[in-house]
Amino acid sequence: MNLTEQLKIIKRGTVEILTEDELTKKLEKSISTGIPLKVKAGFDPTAPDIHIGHTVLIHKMRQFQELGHEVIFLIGDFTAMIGDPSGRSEVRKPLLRDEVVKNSLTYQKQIFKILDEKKTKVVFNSQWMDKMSPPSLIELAAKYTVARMLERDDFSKRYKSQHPISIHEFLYPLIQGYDSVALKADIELGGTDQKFNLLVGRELQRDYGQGQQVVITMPLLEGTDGVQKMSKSLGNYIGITEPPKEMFGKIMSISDELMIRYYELLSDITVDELEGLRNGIKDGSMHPMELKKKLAREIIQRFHSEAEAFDAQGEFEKVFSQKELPDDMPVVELKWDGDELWLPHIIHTSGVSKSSSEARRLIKEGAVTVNGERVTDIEKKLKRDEYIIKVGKKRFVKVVPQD
RNA sequence: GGGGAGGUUCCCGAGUGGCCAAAGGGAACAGACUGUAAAUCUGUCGGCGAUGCCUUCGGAGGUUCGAAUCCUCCCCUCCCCA
Repeated sequence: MNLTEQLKIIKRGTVEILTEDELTKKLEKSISTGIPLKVKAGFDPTAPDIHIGHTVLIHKMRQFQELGHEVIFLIGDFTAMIGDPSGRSEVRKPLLRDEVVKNSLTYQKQIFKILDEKKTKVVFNSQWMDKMSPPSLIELAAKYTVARMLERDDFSKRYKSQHPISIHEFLYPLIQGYDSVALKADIELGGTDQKFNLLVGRELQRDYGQGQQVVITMPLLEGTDGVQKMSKSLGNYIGITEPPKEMFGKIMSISDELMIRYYELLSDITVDELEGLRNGIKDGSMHPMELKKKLAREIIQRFHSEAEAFDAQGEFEKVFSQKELPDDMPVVELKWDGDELWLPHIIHTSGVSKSSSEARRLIKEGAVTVNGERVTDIEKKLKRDEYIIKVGKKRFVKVVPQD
């Protein structure tokens, strides 16, 4: 593919390319020599599941792959034991080695829902870091100063706000940068929060006498709350291995504004089509709800199947639009000690609320329905029988007497 | 080594002897409304069969009728000086 076309695809959705001139030169050289560029992206196997926020980057990798370049999926199993402090306000707990190994296996399995397994090179940075001798590590550490480290936004913020920074955290950018040296990367992809680390890679490559990598940053996807970046630890994520119905629900609960953003970063629609959506919503010719459903289908189809996507939509419409009962409801067997059981107790023990205190509150709030009838009396007792209990809009349970 | 500041409920962050299960914001949950589990508004947001009782404000003791608030020791973090 020619230069202009490649550039157009590569630039789509990026926040920053450092520098575009260098990228152009590297592409020109690649085209003329037929040697693909080495495109590196690193991932921390800190969570066993990838969420759709990570896929922003993985999609970009696939685009490179489709352009014929060599994509290197780097699993930072060594650095994971440090715990990347990027974008966090405190020291992260280091992971144990066997956790890291287990997580990375899950990782590898999941990324190939987007990337072509045959064309993807998977590497672990422990491959070279385990072998690095203490003198070499000191040599590496000598290449950067504390003042320069403190240029990193989160470090300087933590420093100024009197939050702790441990010495070993400084090793993270250095090792990540050294990975680029070890791999002789031409391009490194990362989230905007990674910018500093990516730039360290450039400088280290220079120090070690190599060509410098081009740095491409992608935006961080906001989580379902629409405020903070998507992360498992914040609980605002949509995991790519989640059941279709759950994914559908989560996607439907995002704000209209966030939906556009998701379209921009996660959808395969073109830039022109995206613009069409924006205008459509503005002039009212397109319905936000319908667009959100379409987005949900596209994402679910990617990680599951088209049939399951439609299935999930059907279930959603049934439960929330038509307010009917879902197909599958958890069934809980309850022991009736006497003739009657106290409703808050039933709600709690059947797992629909965290405590009986919460169950009482929910009843008071009018959130509880027994066999379709709203109950607002917290003293309500139920006789030994089968019941369908609904709490709020999305919590259902069928209770059955235990023999 | 010396001096100073601080560790609060999921998160941020008030509170410096009783009115504190602890302000405010965020997240979350619920109700109303709707175009959807959007937006908006309102309410809830430690536990317990419960107008009371129990556990919680870094940890362990102590003072007091009464402590998140005062004292002692310990753990952890930050700043300044050396």
